[in-house]
Amino acid sequence: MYKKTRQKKAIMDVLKATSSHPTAEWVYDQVKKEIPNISLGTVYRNLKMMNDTGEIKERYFRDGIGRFDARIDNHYHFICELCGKISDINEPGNNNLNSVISEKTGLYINSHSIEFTGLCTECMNTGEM
Amino acid sequence: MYKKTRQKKAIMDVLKATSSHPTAEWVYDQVKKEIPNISLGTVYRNLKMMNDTGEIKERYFRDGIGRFDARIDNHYHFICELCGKISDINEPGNNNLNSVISEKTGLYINSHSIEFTGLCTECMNTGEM
DNA sequence: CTACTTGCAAAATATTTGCGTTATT
DNA sequence: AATAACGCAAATATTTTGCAAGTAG
Repeated sequence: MYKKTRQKKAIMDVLKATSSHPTAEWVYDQVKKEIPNISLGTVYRNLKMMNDTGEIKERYFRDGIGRFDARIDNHYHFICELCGKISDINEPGNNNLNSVISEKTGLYINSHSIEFTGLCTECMNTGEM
Repeated sequence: MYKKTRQKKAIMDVLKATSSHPTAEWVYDQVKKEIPNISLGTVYRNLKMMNDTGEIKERYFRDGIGRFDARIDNHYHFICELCGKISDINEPGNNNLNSVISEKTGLYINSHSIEFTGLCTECMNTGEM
């Protein structure tokens, strides 16, 4: 049986309060504001544990650093190629795609994820072109 | 100006001969068969360089390890959740998706990539369920 | 009390880099 | 001959883990 701890709760709270897909290091910095003596190892340990239980989801984007997401429902992502910001796309996924590709390839497919790339609104307005 | 070397050619040849999306370590092991004293640093340096020039493409999948692909055209991927094998999906991409999501979100989108997850043919036939 | 979790520090992985030497142009 | 690239080893960066002490159930 696994136990509820102040550390785990604080980590979950930080994660739930953001949609920025943060790294373990970032979560660590935030949680330190509430529990100054928490260790980075504890943050990693809890994030991994929560990922294993399915409470959160670890994802890797183009920099290869583990990023953690409190949103565990299937959803698509957008990555700005200028500033690197990762955002959620709040549009329903196309489940039909699984069967279409499954039929064409013969593979058994049960999910898919999509990463869109381009320029976010801020970078589009800032950078003149 | 940058130079052609035996090492770079050997690395490219290894990469072109596979569609397994190998890690730097795997490429290193293969290239060693031809150039036994090549160093891992050289392999990393060349892979990074070739990625920067666009000759190859580095991608990250669910394990967060850099994987290299000689196929640089846009294509979708499939990952078997049992054996972890990564394969290319040889079906044309849906470019329409970019405009659809762009319109709905207001983001400037110029590409997307899709990762399908499920069971590959081998794992489906092997594992009884 | 029991045993899961913590903090700390060391270890393990993956990748990058400085430097003196080698090889391509 | 000039200089990009190499091999080697050390340095970084990210993540995992062993262990003694702390804390939740």
